[in-house]
This record gives sequence, structure tokens and C-alpha cells, in this order.
Amino acid sequence: MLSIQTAILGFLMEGSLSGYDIKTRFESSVSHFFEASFGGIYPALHRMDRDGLVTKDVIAQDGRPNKNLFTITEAGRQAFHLQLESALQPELIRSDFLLRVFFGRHVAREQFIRWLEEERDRVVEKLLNLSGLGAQFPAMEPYERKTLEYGLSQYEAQLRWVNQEIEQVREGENG
Amino acid sequence: MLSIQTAILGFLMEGSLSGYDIKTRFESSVSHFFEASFGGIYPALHRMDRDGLVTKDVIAQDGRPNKNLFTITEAGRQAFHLQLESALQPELIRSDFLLRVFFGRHVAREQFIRWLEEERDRVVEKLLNLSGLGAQFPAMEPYERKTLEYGLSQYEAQLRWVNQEIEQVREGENG
DNA sequence: AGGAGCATGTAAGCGGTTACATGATTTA
DNA sequence: TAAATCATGTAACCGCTTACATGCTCCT
Repeated sequence: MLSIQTAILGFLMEGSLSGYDIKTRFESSVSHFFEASFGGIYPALHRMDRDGLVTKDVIAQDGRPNKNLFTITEAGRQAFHLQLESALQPELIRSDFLLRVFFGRHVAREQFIRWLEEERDRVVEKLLNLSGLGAQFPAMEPYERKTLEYGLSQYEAQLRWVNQEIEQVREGENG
Repeated sequence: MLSIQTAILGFLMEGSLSGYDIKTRFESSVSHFFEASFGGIYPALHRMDRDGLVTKDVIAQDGRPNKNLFTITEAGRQAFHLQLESALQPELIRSDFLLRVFFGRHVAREQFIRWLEEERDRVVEKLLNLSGLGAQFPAMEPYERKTLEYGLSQYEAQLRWVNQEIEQVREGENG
């Protein structure tokens, strides 16, 4: 499975970045299928520095902590390409929501409806975020846009499903 | 996030099961959104036994190892319901495939097509598995069927997306 | 004869996350 | 004045997975 390291190397292929910048990149592009926290990013960067995949430049700033600017090396580029040649791994999903739906008969209808509505709201929010991102950057890199469209189609299907379920369970209410 | 424990308790609500049975249940019902291995299941069952959420009966068998049959207790039922009252957590996704697509411009077109085709084959297989399961059990518990239909609609959207991409990249070949 | 199915279990490791610690600047 | 942004870092913990160990029976 591609790790946080591959993703970081990929971001650094476009130019030098700080750990903070990288976190922002994660959030505004791949977060709907690949998440990362500071606790994962900073140690990964230091490991990569130690291993010669990146170099670190300390930029002094006034009024805020020094910024560590990381730049990918030739060895880093090679490592990136090598990692992309590894075997494709199946995606990893763990859905709290679906497990609750699966065991739905064990809870009251009101509880079940609350789950559906909460999930619907979450999906709507993700959908707005993603489509907003698409509209905000008309010149988005084509491959990046492909993953965005993938996300949109997934969320749209989820929304259709959840709306249909809400309708169905509401009909059952008067029965 | 609901853990492997909640899922196991849920399965045991319907009747006593061995660790092996539970693994089979995972695979034939929730594996498209919640996976578990023996290394997770057995230790969880022993913890739950220690904590009084289940009881263990050893069934002697000839020609194969003893079977440990686990039965949920009243405390176990309470724990299950309590866990279902916890806050709904967002789903967890990590997609190796989409990260590769995202960085697609760094690989040759042939490599990219190989990824698309491999992903298409995987999705088709999952689709056949799930729809086969639906046909095989016409009397499937309604809530269980809901999660199956959710999975089908996700896979169908994925297949549409990947087929469209394959078509697009093939068109570009003669350009 | 070989593989799938039945059946259990543990140790080591992984790949992170969560929580904590710190603090100035800018925006609402 | 409160929250968000910028900026870094570590320690403890989690919840597993992977690999290993064992061995009979049934089906092909």
C-alpha cells in the first residue's frame, strides 16, 4: 500500500514545501481518499531527510517559528517512481455508518432516521466541498480532476441511496 | 469508531458462534465496508470473555481441533446497545488506486492504462460477488440488504467512471 | 497428490492517530 | 475577544495486520 511517504514525495515533485504546506495540500486535494495528520507528516519528512530523499532548508521568519522548507532530491524522485511501480493494492474502507445500518433492526426507528439524516448532511457537505473545489480551480491539473470527479460520482450515488432510504423509512411510519 | 468488538457482538446477537464462524460472517456480509482477520477476532473474543460480555463453551470434535463456541451475555447485549448509541464517525478510506491516478502524469500512458484495467477487473469482481450474494439469499434480512444495495450502487458508479476513463485514454492514443 | 476447508492461537510489527506543548499574527 | 492561521514537534497509544505454527478431512 502506498504510504504517506509516496504522497509527500508526489507533492514535492512540483516544488519545495514545508510540513504545514503539505498538510494543506493533503486537505485541498486528496483528503477524500487519503488523509494525513501532522503526527504522520513531520516524522515522515525527518525520516526522508535522514534517508536522503529530501533536503531541508531552514527559513527564518519573524513573529512565527522557523519554517522548514523541504526539497526533493534525485534519490527522492527515483524512490517516488519506484513506489509507483509497486503492485496496486485494493482500497481500504471502514464504514461506521454502514455497520450501524447493517445492525439497524436492533435500534428504534428514530435512532435509525437520525443516522440517515446525519449521514445525508455529511455527504451533502462533502459534495459541496468537492464541487466548490472544482469550480474554484478551472485550470486544475487533469489527473487531479479525474480523482475529483470520481469523488463526486461516489458522493452522488451515496446521496441518492440515503435519500431513498429516508423516504422509505418515513413511508413506513404511517403504516 | 465502532470496533471489531461491536461487529462481533452484533453477529452473536443472532446466536452462538465460533471464531471461525465469525470470520465467515464477516466475509459474506460486511467485508465490503468492514474487514477483520483472525488475528483481530480471536484476541477480541478472549477479551470479551474476560470482561463478561460473552461466555465460552468448548465443543470436542473428532478429527479436528476443539471448537470454542461463544455466546453473548446480558452484559454483552447492553454493551452492544451502548456502543450503537455512541457518536457516528465518518468513514475511513484509503485508496491506493486514486493516489496513483492523482499522480498519473508521472507515469507512462501504458502504466496508467494497466492501473485502470486492473481496477476495472477488481470492481467487476466485487460487483459480481455482491450481486451473487443478493441473488443467493432472497430472504436476506432487510437491513443487511440495504448495505448490499449501497455497495452495489458504489461499485456501479466506480465501474462507469473507470470505463469512461479507459475510453478517454484510448482515444488520446491516436492523437 | 494437492488444495480448500475447518479450527485455533500468538508475537512482532506497522503505520499511523490523538493528545499535548507552545505561541505570535491576522481576521471576524 | 475569540477563533483561525501559521508553524513545529514528540510521546503514548491503538487497533489491528501479517506471518508463523499446527494438523486433520474432504473434495477434485
